[in-house]
Amino acid sequence: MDPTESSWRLGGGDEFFFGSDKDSSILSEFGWNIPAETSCGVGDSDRIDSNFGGESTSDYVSVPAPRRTATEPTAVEEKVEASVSSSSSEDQPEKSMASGDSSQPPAETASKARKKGQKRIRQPRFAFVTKSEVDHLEDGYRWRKYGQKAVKNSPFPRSYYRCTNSKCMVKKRVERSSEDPSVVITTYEGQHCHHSVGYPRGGLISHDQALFASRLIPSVHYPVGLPYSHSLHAAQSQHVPAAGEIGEVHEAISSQPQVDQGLLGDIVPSGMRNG
DNA sequence: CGTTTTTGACCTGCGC
DNA sequence: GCGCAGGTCAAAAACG
Repeated sequence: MDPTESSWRLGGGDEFFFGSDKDSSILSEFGWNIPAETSCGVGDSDRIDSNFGGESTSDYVSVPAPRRTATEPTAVEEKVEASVSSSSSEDQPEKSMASGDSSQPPAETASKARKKGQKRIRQPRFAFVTKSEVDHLEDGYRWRKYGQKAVKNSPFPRSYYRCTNSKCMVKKRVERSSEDPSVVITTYEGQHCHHSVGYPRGGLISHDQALFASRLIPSVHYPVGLPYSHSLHAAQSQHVPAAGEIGEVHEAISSQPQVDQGLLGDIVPSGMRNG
C-alpha cells in the first residue's frame, strides 16, 4: 500500500487544508476553472510549484471534474463526497511526460532516469466518494484506462485512468469501497489544462457542461458535515459533477442531501457514510 | 483504421 | 535487505 493512500485517504488526510474562503482560491489556483493555460503541455513540475506557491512537495489539491450525464446509465443515485488528499504520492513530472508521450523513448530510459534523479512530484488530488452503480462516472472529460490493480483490502480492483488529452496529465483512479460495494471512490490527481471536451463516442459534452466545468470551482462550498477540513475540498470536487448541479451540489453538501435531479443523490460525508 | 480496454510484467516506495 | 502493495507501461485484443 502506499503511504500515499493513507495520506489522502478520504477524510483521512490531514496535510492540506484550506479555509473556506481559500477553497476557491486554491481551486482556481489549481486551475480547475482554468481555461487552458494552466500548464498543459508544459508537463513540468514547475507548474505545481507555481500553483502551490513554491512548495512542490506539499501539494495536493483537487481537480474536480464536471460530471456529466449522458453516458451515464444510472447515475441517478450517487452520493458524492470528496476529500482532499495530500501528500503522498508523488507524481512524476517527467514521468508524465514520458508516459504521455508515446513518442518518447522507451519508458525504460525515461522512467529510470526520472526516478533515480529525483523524487516524483505529487500533484493535487481529490477523492470523491460516490454512490453509484457505475464505476466510471462521467465527469466531462475523456479518460483512458491504463491500468487496473487488485486492492489489498478490497475485493474490487482499482482502475487507473488518464485524461486522453495528450497535453493533460490528469489521472484518475476509481475503486469500489470494500465496505460498500455501492460506493465508488474516485480520486483525481492533477489538474486539467483544458475544458471538458468531448465524450467518448457517446457524444460531445454539452456546452453547459463545459461552462460548468469552467466555473464549478469557485462557486463551491464545503460540506458542513464533513469531519475533516479537507473534506471541504472534497466537497468542492463534488461540484465538479455536473453542469447545473453546482448549485445543487453546493447546497446539498452544505446542508443536506439535496439532490440534483438525477445526477446527485445525496452527498455523503466521508465520516458520515461510514456508518 | 483508430482508439480504448485488458492484462501481465516491471518498477518504486514503504514497512518490517 | 526483503517482501508487499501500489502504480505504470506496453503489447495484444476488442470495439466503434
